[in-house]
Amino acid sequence: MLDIKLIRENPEKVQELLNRRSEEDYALQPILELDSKQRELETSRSQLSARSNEIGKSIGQKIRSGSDPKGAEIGALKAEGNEIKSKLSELEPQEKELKAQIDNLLLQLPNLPDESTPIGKDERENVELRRWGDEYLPQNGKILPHWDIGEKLGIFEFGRAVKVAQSRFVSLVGAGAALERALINFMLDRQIAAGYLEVMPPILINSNSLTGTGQLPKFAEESFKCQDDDLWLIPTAEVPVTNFYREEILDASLLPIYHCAYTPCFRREAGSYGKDTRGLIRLHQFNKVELVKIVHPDTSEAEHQSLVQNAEEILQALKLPYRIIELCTGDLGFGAAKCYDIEVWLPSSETYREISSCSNCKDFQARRADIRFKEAGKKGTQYVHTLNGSGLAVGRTMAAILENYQQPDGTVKIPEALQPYLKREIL
RNA sequence: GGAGAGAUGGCAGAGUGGUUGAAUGCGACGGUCUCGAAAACCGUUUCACCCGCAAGGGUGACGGGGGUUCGAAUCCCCCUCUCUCCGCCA
Repeated sequence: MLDIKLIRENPEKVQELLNRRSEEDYALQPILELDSKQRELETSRSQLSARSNEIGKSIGQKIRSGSDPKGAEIGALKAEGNEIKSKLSELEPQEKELKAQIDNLLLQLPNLPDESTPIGKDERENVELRRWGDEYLPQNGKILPHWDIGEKLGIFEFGRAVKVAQSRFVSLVGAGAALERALINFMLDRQIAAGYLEVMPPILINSNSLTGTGQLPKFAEESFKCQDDDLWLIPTAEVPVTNFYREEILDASLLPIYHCAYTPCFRREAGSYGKDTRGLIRLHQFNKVELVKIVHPDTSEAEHQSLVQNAEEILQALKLPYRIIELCTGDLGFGAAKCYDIEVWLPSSETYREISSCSNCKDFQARRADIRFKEAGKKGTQYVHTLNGSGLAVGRTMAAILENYQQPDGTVKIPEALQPYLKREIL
């Protein structure tokens, strides 16, 4: 959520930054108008309350000092009190309504892109920052897509998963399941060693949590909802883990907080019909190891860089070629101010595909979720900065291994670093 | 699912209609003392919003929402959550 004070005091700047995202009309004017009405009401309302408090106090004093509670003097005060009460009963609902409207509008606004985020319309204007692992690019000509090799090896089951669920679900079988498990453990161990505290959060979460990280109210159709409860399947562990600290005031000495979490993730993938219909790339359910950081605002830039590194290290350990993309303003996610994607090489389609997305949300989620910190000796509180990134998407990592480690005879080598986890060298 | 109990400041824990933003204790912070520390003593110690250049002033908040009243932490209603017992269950 954007700071209403910032919008109030600097509407042109806010407008300009929002416009960098897209040509959508972010109409700040209605917010400003509602805001000034609300403040007007608040001023008159609080003046009335002040008088009402005075009356209450003075009635109390008079009664205690012997005035007749049924007498004329107290009667007059009561009458005035009643008059104020009736005025307040008109003002209060109006003010409440205004606040709700303002809140509604604010919740719809995306984060401001960071000044350093490259300006661009869509993913075509993302900026490639660097590549890693060219020396590991597979050399042999014909590489089967991972779904074909997986099917040959008998490690996936698509048809039966569709039968028991729906399209865009998969079951891993035998070595496939073991490989998935091995990858999860491998990733977690690495991130724990890098200083992240592991969490296994709830996978069903309430609406407040989704609002806190920005998936609601705008993107309700992207998550699965349980009809009879205010509970949703998590689209990413970012949501429960960041919301761990919702409505808390943390002691500054606790920062930075680093968490990693393995969870399944559930996405409706509405609007992606016909895209990536085969394989492990785009599923309604997939596994992910997520990294979440809650940090002091002064350090969030550096924390962002190291977050990306932590995700990269997994690919480096697995010797999978990748590149780092800096998203342009037009491709930036709703809550992000700045975002780096890591894209892994998929030789069967000769493309780099997103395997991690590392965002700095700055204070945007912190405002929505009300996550603050207090520095000893300093008056008041400040909002933390929140960051998150995949470390990594497990299914896509498996796809990358199946393709990049494919051998001419149709077998797949297991990356060395993973062998101790899977306890075999070849699939 | 059935029956009961409860939700107060960082924590513990008073408060059942009138200067109660809230006693008391602990903790934390500052000071005195000390070579230093402990102890003791003194003091401080919530957050948000609004008005104001400022000094300052005001409002709101005792799980959440409504109601009664001139006045609610205190009374009434609804909701949420927690705990205990029974049932069920991985």
